[in-house]
Amino acid sequence: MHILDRLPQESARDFAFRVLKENIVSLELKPGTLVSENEIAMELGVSRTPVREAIIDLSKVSIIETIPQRGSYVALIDPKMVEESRFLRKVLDKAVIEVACDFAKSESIDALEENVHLQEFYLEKGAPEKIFELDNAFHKLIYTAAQKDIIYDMRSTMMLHFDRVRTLSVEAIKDLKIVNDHRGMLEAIKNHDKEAADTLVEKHLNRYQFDEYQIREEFPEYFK
Amino acid sequence: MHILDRLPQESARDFAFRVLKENIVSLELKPGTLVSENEIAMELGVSRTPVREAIIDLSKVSIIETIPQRGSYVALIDPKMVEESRFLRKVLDKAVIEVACDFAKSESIDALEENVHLQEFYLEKGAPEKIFELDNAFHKLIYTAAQKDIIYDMRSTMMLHFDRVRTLSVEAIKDLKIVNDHRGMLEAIKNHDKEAADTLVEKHLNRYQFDEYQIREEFPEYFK
DNA sequence: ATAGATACACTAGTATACAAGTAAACAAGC
DNA sequence: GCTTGTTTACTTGTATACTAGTGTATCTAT
Repeated sequence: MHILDRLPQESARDFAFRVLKENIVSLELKPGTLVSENEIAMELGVSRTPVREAIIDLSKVSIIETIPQRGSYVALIDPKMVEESRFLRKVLDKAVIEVACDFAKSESIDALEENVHLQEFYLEKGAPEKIFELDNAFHKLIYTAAQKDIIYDMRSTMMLHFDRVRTLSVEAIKDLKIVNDHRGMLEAIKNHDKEAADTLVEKHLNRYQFDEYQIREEFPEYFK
Repeated sequence: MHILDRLPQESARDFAFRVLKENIVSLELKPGTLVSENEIAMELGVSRTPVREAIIDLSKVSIIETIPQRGSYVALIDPKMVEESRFLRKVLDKAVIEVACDFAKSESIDALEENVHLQEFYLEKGAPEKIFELDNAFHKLIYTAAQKDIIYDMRSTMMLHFDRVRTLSVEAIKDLKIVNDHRGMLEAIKNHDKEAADTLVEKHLNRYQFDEYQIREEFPEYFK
């Protein structure tokens, strides 16, 4: 497992959660792997308790599956769950961006503006890592603009199913298109144009249409 | 606090979670109350650990708020959160019932049919308690029919904000109307009529349009 | 009487100890 | 070889011990 640095003032629980999440999405922890509370605790240099609490959180969305008295395992990729997370994202993103179109305040717009500007900057410069970060932040900003922050947290945790498959997907999504989509969404919000926003969200999500059959061929042992 | 009976084979954590949930929704635990891990543990006859884990779960959706080294408090009723939970329910219920309209299998329909039948039976008989239970089960069945079970779990936890206000609402919602709505939804699913289903969900949710201003007048100390 | 220092009683966060169950390895007997 | 019983080494679930921070009440000095 890849151990990250513990952030200042980060609780042991948050730390464990963050590390586990990263490793699951990046497939550093492969589907089916036993996630032993003791082992992880040793690796992270904390006790079992916070690790256990993090694992419980991840079990809530079935990305880790715990069998009492036997062990906790990184869930195999379950197409049903991937679909369920994709569905959640589509439904929520659409509904939330519509709210943002109606009610986004100028501070929110400004924050989005800065974010997209930076995306364009790093696109020019060629820094996909930065764009990835800004991408996540962008969507969070929309939820904040619509005052739907708790819902965003749910969405994030659930998205692990989706993101993990995205990691496996061979076809890289072009940053150019992503950034353009974001610019479009921002403009739609500024223009209070719900229809345009909706269309863009749909199109945006469709870019992540990975070929499940092909991925399954290549990594059959990861699937349920 | 009202202590429920521990179910056979129920883990201490699930037990604590269930008891806390019930007491928060029923307002037995009033908004603002200190929820001491130690105290609850004593009352339930379990140790701090499972109680703590349950509290963490509830903190995830901000129905309990934990201040490090100070205490965990039942959250005051925050109109923003009530709105966020109502929003989540509306958006998800609509999207999910549409899926059910398209893909519900006959076993799911049968289960829904039995449920609604029982609702009608107990309506005749006059057993609002039973109807309340069947109501919850009905909505869960729709999510199951659409294969969106994890999403349903999210919805449930988030609904605590909503349900708590419902408890305060003086105006009783007529069971007759509720049961009729459910019958309507079932028929819509059977007829694959997404538009009808959508309209019904919207109408159904609108029945729970409590007068926030009035409630706030009556229980100002519960509000944020 | 009031301001400030201090002791105390509480909290959550974390670490560790113990209980109970599972599964696999292994040995004994047929 | 095959079954069966037992040991052993793991796991999670729960209980308890310890740490460190917070607010309050109380005592003291002015």
